[in-house]
Amino acid sequence: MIKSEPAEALEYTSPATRRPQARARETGEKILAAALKEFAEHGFAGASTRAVAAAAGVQHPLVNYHFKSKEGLWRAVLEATAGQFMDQFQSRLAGLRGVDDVTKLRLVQEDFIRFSAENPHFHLLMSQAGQHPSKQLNALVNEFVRPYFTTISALIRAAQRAGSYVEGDPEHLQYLFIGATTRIFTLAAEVKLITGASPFSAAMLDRHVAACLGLFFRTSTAKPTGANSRRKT
Amino acid sequence: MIKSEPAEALEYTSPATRRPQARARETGEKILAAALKEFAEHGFAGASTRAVAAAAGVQHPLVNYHFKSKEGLWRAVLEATAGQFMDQFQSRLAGLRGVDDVTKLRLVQEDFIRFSAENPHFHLLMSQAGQHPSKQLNALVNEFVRPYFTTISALIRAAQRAGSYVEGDPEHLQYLFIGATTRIFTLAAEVKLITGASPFSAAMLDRHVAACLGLFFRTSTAKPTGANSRRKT
DNA sequence: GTCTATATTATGATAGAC
DNA sequence: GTCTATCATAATATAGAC
Repeated sequence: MIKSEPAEALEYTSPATRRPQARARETGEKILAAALKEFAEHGFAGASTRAVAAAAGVQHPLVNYHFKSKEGLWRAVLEATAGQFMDQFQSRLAGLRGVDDVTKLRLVQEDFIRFSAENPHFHLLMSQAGQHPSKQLNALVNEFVRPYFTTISALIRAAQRAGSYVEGDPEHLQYLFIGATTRIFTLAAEVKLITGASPFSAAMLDRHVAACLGLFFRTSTAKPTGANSRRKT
Repeated sequence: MIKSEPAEALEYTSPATRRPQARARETGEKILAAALKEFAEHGFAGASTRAVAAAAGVQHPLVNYHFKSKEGLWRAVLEATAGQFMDQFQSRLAGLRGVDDVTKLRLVQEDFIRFSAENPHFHLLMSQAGQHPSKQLNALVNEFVRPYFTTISALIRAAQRAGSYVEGDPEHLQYLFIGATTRIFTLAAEVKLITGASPFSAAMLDRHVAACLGLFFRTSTAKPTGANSRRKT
């Protein structure tokens, strides 16, 4: 994250104008990272731009200078978070080119769970955004959620034809999946009290992945429709 | 809700002191109902006591008079919401005395889903409370969550012995169940955009109940351990 | 781009009349 | 118990020097 010695120093094209730009980009990123944390922990209303600035180690007017307003900061955080998820999703998909759909779906769903565990902010932010209608929600849905859902729905349909996935409307099933997989992370404090263990521990996470995938993937009842009902294990 | 003509008028024991008490209780309830809505929609920090008072149709100092502080109001809302759920749960359980455990579990879980649909505030509040450690969370867990989880866990274990329920740790499975069943309600705005249909419509709700129960209940693979592997259908 | 200083508003909470 | 009036604080946002 810290890039204090940029290569521009060698180039010698007016470091007086070049270096500050890098510094500015850096403070923008520091603010964004701090905002991600603050928004996820305290919600949009509960987070103050002053607290964000303090956490980022900068003066508070800088957040409005870089992001126009608190709302602008919120939008930037949402875009960055959703974008980060979509980036890893797309590159993962690209890497799985040629793999059969059932396996692809299984791996992508597992990635989703592990991403959720590593980025607990992710679903807290998405939850806040998805509760009530808003302009930002429309943008978020059109830019990220709908493309993601479309891709996964196609995979689910393929897996259903192969008899390897629970029956039902794919989009509906995705909400069941998302809910089932993320609840222990968004209720982390309660989970800790009830079960005594952190939902983020490695052991718990492996069990969680197995349990979630086990709920939705069925070991091929070999439906009469599909041609290749390949089964794992 | 509106009880403007109480029977005390006949009794004639100083209506000057009796009637005001009823009115006070009524405003307390109006404030509580408004607070439930405001807290669920905007979160603890996002809801203002002034907005609560305005929604309740009373002056703002009255909320602090009746609930001591904003925190006190929050606690009262949590207690009322969790208490309402537990009341219907306990009375339902009492009504099912003598019914076999698998059926009992199935009915109680269905009730949970329908309660969640009818009280969308419920999980939004619980989500907020369960995110971070706090004194209120401890109280909530000890008073409501733990008793509920203990009862359900026992039923799940019985259903598992009968081969009618997915394998796994009962408490862990409950979080999967809660997440799977409630996500479409807490993400109502996003669901509406993605699927085009409200998750609260009667048709959607019935499909949802069937899908959720179908995920967790298995049609008795007749495990060798248990004695009576009774199967439904 | 970054700082100090400040305008403006909203909020939680209370005092005091009725 | 309910109202009006007000205090104290914290927050968003901006102006202006450097």
